[in-house]
Formats: sequence, C-alpha cells, structure tokens
Amino acid sequence: MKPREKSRKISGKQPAKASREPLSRERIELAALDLIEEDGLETFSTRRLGERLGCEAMSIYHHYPSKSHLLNALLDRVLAAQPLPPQDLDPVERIRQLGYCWRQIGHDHPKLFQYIAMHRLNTRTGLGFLNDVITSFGRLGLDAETSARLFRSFSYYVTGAALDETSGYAKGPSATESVPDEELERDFPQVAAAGPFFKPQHFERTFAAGLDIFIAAIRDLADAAKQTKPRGRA
Amino acid sequence: MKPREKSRKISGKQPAKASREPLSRERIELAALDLIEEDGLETFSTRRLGERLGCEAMSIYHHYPSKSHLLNALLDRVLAAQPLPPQDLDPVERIRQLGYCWRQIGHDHPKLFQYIAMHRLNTRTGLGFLNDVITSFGRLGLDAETSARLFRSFSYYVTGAALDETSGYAKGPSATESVPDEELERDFPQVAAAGPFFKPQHFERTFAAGLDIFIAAIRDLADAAKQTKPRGRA
DNA sequence: ACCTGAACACCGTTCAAGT
DNA sequence: ACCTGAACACCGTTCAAGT
Repeated sequence: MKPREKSRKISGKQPAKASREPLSRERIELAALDLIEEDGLETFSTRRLGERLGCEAMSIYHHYPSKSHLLNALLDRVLAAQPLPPQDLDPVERIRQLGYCWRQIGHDHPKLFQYIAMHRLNTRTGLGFLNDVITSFGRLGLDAETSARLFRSFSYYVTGAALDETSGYAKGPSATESVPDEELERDFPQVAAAGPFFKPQHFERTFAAGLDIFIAAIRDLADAAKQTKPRGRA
Repeated sequence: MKPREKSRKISGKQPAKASREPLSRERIELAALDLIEEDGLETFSTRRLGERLGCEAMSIYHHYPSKSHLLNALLDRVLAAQPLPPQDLDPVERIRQLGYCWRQIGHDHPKLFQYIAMHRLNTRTGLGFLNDVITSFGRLGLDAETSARLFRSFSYYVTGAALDETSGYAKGPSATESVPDEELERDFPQVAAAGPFFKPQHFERTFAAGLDIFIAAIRDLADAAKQTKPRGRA
C-alpha cells in the first residue's frame, strides 16, 4: 500500500553470526510473531522474515509449503499457548472465563488477531479449542439447537469485541481524510459526546458489560432448563 | 498469496469501445465493487481494476490519491446506499432494526465487509451513520455512560456476527490442511454434533437469537430507567 | 484536465543448483 | 537435508510525458 522506509542493513553481506543457528519451525514462528506485532500483518512478508532470520526468504519454504501454512502455524501456536479455565468449574462461569481467554489472545497478539478472527479453526489445535468451549455449552442442560446457537452468538460477541479492541475504532486504520474535531462536535454531537467512552481505558468495562448481558441470559436459560428436568437429587 | 489464472485479454490492444466513456468516480467505484465481490479483496488491485475499466491503472490515481482513498470511497458508498429505519420508531425496536441494517451491508457486500468491519467510520457518511445509531441509544433514557457502553457492545455483537457470516466458519478461508471428517467425528464429537447448526441456513435464526438477548437486556434497562424518572404525563 | 507508460521498490513462489 | 539465487508474474506508486 505505502512504500516502506529504506531497510537498514547494518551487517552488509555477512550473515549475522548470532542468528545462524539452524532454521527450525520454532525459530521461524517466534520471529514471525515478533515481526508481525512490530510492523503489522500488512507489511509482513517472507522476504522481511528471511531478513530478520538472517536467511533467504526461500529457506522458509523448506519448512512450510506456503505463507498461508506459516500463518496457520502461528494461529495454532498462540491458541495452544493460551491457558484455559479448569474443566470442573460451573459451566456458566467457565463460559464467562472462556470469553476472557479468547479476548486475551487478541490482546497478546493484536496484529495477528485480524487473521485469527477471520480464519476457521480447523486444525487439530483449533478444533480442540472449539470442542472444549462447545462442551461447556453442552453442560448447560439445554437442547442441542439452543446450545449451538448460544455458543455461536456468544462467539460473535467475543470475537467482535476483541477485534474492535485490537483493530477497531480506537486503534484501527482511520479514514484517509478524517473529519476535524470541531466539525465532529458541530455536526455529529452524539458521536462526540459518546466518544470518551470508546477510548482504550474503557475497553475492560465495556467488554464486561456486554459479556454480562450474555452470561445472565445463559444462566437464565440454564436455570429454566434445570427447573423443567431436574437431575440428580431433585 | 497464490498465483492467479492467466488473464484472458479478448480484445488485444484495442480499448473496448463500450467502456470508453470517460472515467469518473462513479464508474470507478461501481466497477471496483463488482470486481471485489467477484474475486475477493485480496486479489483486488488497481491494475486489475484498470483492466476492467479499459484504462491504465495509473488513470485511477487521477481520481483518488491512493488505493486506500478508493477503498474508503467504497465504504462511504455502500453505507450511504443502506436504507435506515424511520426516526420515529420506538428506540428499542429501531435499534433492533439497525442491527439488521448493519448486517445487511455485510450480506450485500460480503467480500468488502472485511474491510468495512476493520476500519473506523470517520468520514462524514460514516459519522452520520454512527450519530444516527447513537442517537437512538440516547433516547432510551439511560445515563450517558451506560448508553455508550450498550451501543458499543451491541456493535461488537452485530459486527462479529456479520463478519462471521460473511468470512467466518462457514465461508471463510479454511486451514491449509483441514482435519478429515471421520477424524472430526472421533476426536471432536462436540464440534461434529454442533456443526449442522453452523451452516448458512441457520445464520438468520442464530443471529436473531443473540440479537434478542441484547434487545431484551436493552428493553429491561430502558424500562427500569423510565420507572425511576418518568417523563411527560406521569 | 485527463490519461499513459516506463520505472522503482516491493510481493509470493518455482525451479535448478549448490553444500 | 537444508539452503541459495535467479527468475516469473505480480503489487502500489512516482514521475515525466503525451493529448
């Protein structure tokens, strides 16, 4: 999109000695995660990654068949690194915590999250994560359809929130020619008035507010289901 | 990412006569919207757009200073084209309909929606839209903070849903090596069981389910606020 | 005023070759 | 087995020139 700053090659043609331990998936992925969070997804390229690793871009292709495969490996890696709440928690409370976990992935990897939010989790790691979350929804005692819809719409909220917090109104790319402040105050007073609540210091509480709406609804549905067919010592 | 099919130039070097009406923002933007929905955002380029318009890529730069400016103009255009519910509706019902309106933009322009969802609406058109929605939240009779948080988390849900419906689980790019069905059934039974409800024919009802949770919560808050300080003929 | 075409600094990826 | 380097078919954008 836009031309980048001249690349500063300090070391001339000599490959940096320190970085010349052999390439490995681990070394490539850690460097890729760093590079993406430093410069963003848009400018991330195999050529620039090669530069950082002290190798040719094409060396990376010896470990991944394509750039997509590398990005998928990054998704897998950050997913596997995210600790999840214990299985024996009350399912509603566990679902609440899982919402925070998914959001945490966004906060830990804000630039990569654009990729994460828009790609199916259908590697083994991704499916394991989904299976885990859906299992907690299954423990609410609801019918399969209600449970599936609830999981799905809950995910819409959490992903939408995390995406907005990492790439949206406050941090995301802005219009090429933005409206000046005084014009905003004059012509869009409601936006100007609400604006302060859209700032990053409000992210935490706004996220909680919407999450609580969902969690309360989930708890109500679960309670109603227990009422109808009580299990165990009823 | 991946090499594209050979471009089929039917007309050789002759500029297609039909398309040689002079370039204009309107003609460029309509062609761009078509091209994006046909081939996707990733492969959309000024060069390919020029080809479709029967001009050089650089001719487009006479009407927009950069590709970003063009994309922003597209966002403005689809936003301005979306009809909104009448202002005199009950605010809660209007907010519900606005949720469907935002989602409709995604359905009308699924490929462009990835761009829309991730960019600030800070052109005049975008701010007009936001101001309109926030105004309806303002009419709920809640304090400014609650109202702002409610608008924000409601937007998280609607954007997350529309994004998922257009680029997510069912339609989005999948992992480079996906897990085969029998392995899914065996190792991720909860995902396999819920899978049918994630298909496009369930989008409408799943979206409504989550939206209704939000709308009910909004209505409760608004009713509680009216109780506390009734206005007019109380 | 509107459009062109060569050029520059980038991409992902293929392929044949080097160690 | 692991890595390189040239090459191919692309990008967005600058710039000087054409009408």
